Amino acid sequence: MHVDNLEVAINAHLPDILRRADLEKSTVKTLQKELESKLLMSLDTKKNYIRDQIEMYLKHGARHAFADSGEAPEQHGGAGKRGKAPRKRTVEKKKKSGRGKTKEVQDPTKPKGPKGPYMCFVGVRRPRLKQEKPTLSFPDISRQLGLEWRSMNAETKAKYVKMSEKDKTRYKNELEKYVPLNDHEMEKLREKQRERKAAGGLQVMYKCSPELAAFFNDGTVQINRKELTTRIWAYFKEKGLLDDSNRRYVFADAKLAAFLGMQAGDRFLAFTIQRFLKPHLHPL
DNA sequence: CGAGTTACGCTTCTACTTTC
DNA sequence: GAAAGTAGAAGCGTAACTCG
Repeated sequence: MHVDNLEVAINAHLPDILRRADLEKSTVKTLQKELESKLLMSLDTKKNYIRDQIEMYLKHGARHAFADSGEAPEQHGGAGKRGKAPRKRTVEKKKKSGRGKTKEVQDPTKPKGPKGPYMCFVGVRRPRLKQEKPTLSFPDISRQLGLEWRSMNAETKAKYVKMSEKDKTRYKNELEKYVPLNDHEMEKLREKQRERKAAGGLQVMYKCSPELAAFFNDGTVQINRKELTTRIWAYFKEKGLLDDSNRRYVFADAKLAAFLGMQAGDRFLAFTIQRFLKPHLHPL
């Protein structure tokens, strides 16, 4: 892979900048700015490269990121999609916004922030572009919009600057009227969020197939997954179907075999019971 | 105590762009 | 970091129980 002089220059300065930088506060952009002041030139065309280098540095330390061989790291240069450093977030990974952690409830009545000129442009242009070229993916359209924006003359841009000014006023007005929700109301929102979570997949009620209803033989015609699992395991134990040599396995008795589509005496991994039960649960 | 298994609805994140 | 747009991927939550 070819490395141009610019990249060599970046490699020469970036390690030092990174060592001194406060990574809690720095962003790729602030680091790029610092580089630019060192090299006395714009590095806009190299921002992806810089981002990749910073990411390598954070991951593996300076040695890997700035290999002196003059060879660019493999990740850079081309279609590689994985492992990109975040564009605008602080360079140091955020600690608490991990995946799966439920996001803190936001006040839904809080005014949306003011849109800049570019966002106004995107708002107008994106739906049209999508209609013109329905096959373009979301990122494709974003790229195209960036391209159009950069090549737009000041006259056309002025329209969106005006829109942005208007939105600023909108924001100001809304902010003046805005009354933040009190603690009680916020707590109500949090409670709602918890409820939604608790009502997740396993709580959903299903209609039992006739075979499953016959298996229960107690008038049960609706059940959720949680209850079903409990009852099936109770049945395994009640009838002594668990394999004593490995109690993760179960032997089907005639009754089970009949509606699970196996032979009496078949041995199966108890955990996989869900797979056999699936055909017997019908959405309400 | 964690891994291993199953289902699937819900939530969160990612992809990308620029501006303020 | 939030603002717009959205499809699709990934992760969580849960029950059950055993084994290393």
